[in-house]
Amino acid sequence: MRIATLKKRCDFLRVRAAARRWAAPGLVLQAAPMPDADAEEGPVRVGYTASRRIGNAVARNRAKRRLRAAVAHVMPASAQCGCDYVVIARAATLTRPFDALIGDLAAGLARVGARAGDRAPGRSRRAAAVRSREAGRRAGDA
RNA sequence: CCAGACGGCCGGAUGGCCGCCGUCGCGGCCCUGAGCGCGCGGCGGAGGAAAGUCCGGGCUCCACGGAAGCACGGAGCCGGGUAACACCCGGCGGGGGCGACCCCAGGGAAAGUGCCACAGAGAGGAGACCGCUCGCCCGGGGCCGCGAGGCCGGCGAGCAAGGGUGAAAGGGUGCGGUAAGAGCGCACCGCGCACCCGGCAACGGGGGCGGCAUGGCAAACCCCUCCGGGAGCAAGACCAAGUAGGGGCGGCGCAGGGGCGGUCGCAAGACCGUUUCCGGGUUGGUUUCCGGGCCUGCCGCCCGGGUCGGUCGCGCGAGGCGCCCGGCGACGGGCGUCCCAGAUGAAUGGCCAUCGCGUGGGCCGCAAAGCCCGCGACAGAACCCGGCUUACAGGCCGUCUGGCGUU
RNA sequence: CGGAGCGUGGCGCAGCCUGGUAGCGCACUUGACUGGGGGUCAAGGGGUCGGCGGUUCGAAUCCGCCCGCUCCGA
Repeated sequence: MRIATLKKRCDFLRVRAAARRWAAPGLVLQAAPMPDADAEEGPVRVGYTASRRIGNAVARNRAKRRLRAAVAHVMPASAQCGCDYVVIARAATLTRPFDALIGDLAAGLARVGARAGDRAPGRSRRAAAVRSREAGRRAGDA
C-alpha cells in the first residue's frame, strides 16, 4: 500500500466537509472517500494539520512529525484504500506517550473506516468488504 | 573563601532498529521523458539567536538626464574601521559607583516662533507680599519714659540681604563696602571673548580681558550639516499546458478568402479579371466631405478569460578553519587548507539502551557517599550577507576589583 | 514579503496631535418616589491608562524596545 501526502488546501476543505471524524486525546482523525478512486487498489492519502493553538513553529512541526511516525506505524496494516485522511494535532499530541498515540490512531481508524461505507448507499459491496476485513483484523489482534 | 565587574565559548555524548530530504553510483520499470511516486549502497543534512523584521548592503526588475530642487523620512561630540550602516573600535565631555567598571539621541536656545500648569509679588530684558534703610509728619500723629530715647502708625524715597512660593527666582561662596544694599569693588569657582601652548580633531591646559549680558525645553515647531529614486526571490527568466483562430478600440494596408464578372467543364472545380456598396450633406458637376457596412492579416492599447504545473534563480560566499605579519583596537594583508542544508502542506524524526551534567523528591531529620524515581532552556533555515534588538536550562575558560582569613 | 491600526473602571468608547484636572454611556452599591417590580430622581464606589526604559520639574499623552490583538496589499 502506498501512502501519499495530502497537499492542497482544497483537499483539506473537501475532507473536512465530507468526513467521518473521530476525536481521541492525542489527535483528531477525519476520513472521506477519494473521488474517482478504485476502492481496492487506490492509494491512501493522508494530510496533517497543526494549528497555531498547538504552539510555535517548533511545536507544530514536532506534532506533525509524531503524527507522521504514528501513521507510518499503523496505516499500512489497517487503512482503507481509496480514502483521504486528515490527522489533526491536539495539545496532548506533544506530551502523550507514543504507544498511546498509536492506540488513538488505530482506534480512530477502526471506527471511522467501519462507518465510511454507510454514508454512500451505492457502495454497499465495498462497505461489506470493509466490515469483513475489520472483523478479521480484530480477530487477529485478539 | 565570599561578593562583584568585564570579555570569550559551549548549547549533552555514544550506539542499535525503523524512517525523512538532497546528492552521487549501480540497478529496476514503463506510456522513452519537464521520465519515475521504485530498490540497494556511499556521502551530506538547522541556530546562537535560524526568531522579531528595526537598520545597512548584495542581487533582480521598473523608472531615469550617472543632474538639481522641493516635499517626506532618517542620521547628529571627534577620529578611525567597513561594501555600507542607526553597527564596531579608540578617544573626548558629562553622570553614577569605595573600586574593577557602567550609563548618556552628546549639533544649534546671543535666527525666529511657542510653552513653563498649580503656587507665588514676580516665570524672562521680571518683580516687591512679609521685609531692610533714610527722611518727613509744619511750635510737633498715637503710646511709654523725668530725660536721652524706644515702640507703633501714615506719607515719600532708596534697596533686594533675609523670609516665603516653586522643578526653576536673572551667576555662586567669602571678604570689603554701604544709611540699607547691589559685580559697587576684590579673591576663588562658573560663564563669555580673543590669544598662546599640546592634540589630526572633539577637547584639555595657561595667563589675560569682560563684570553677568547668555534660565529651561529642540524625544515643541524649527535652523544648520550629511544620507536616501521605487519595488521586492510571490523579484526576475525559461519551458510545458491551455482559453484561442476570444472580445473591444485605434492605426497600417488592400495581400488572401469572400463577393462580382468572364472562359472551360455534365458536375465537383480550375483559370483570368475586378475591389466595392448604401444613406446623407454640398455642388452646375465630381475622383471631395460625413456616417454606416463580410471574414482573415500586421502593429499598439484595453477588457474578459485561463493557469496557479515544472525548471532556473539557489548555494564558491564581503565563506569557514589554521598559521604568520601590521595595528592599542575594530580590522587589514599574506600563505595554507576545506566545500559545509537547500525543503516548498515544507526534510534532522519515532522508539530503545548506556554514560555524563544540573536539579526536585524518596531511602534518610547529623553529614558525606551511594541507590531508586522524575524533569531538562529559548527555539526550526525558506534568496544571501553585515549588524541591532529580544528570548534562553545549565555549564566552561580567562582577566580584573573590593572585603575577610593565613603566612 | 510589505504596510496600517488598536490596547484607558466589569463592557463599549472619549481624552493623546497641542504634556500638568483621567471623562461619557451602560452596568454596580445605597437612598427616595411605588403595596411590590419596572422606571425616574439623588448620592456614591471602582481605573498598574498593555509592559519596561528614556526625555521633561512633570508622561495616558513625546521617543525607543518588547507583548498581545485586528485588518489590508502581493
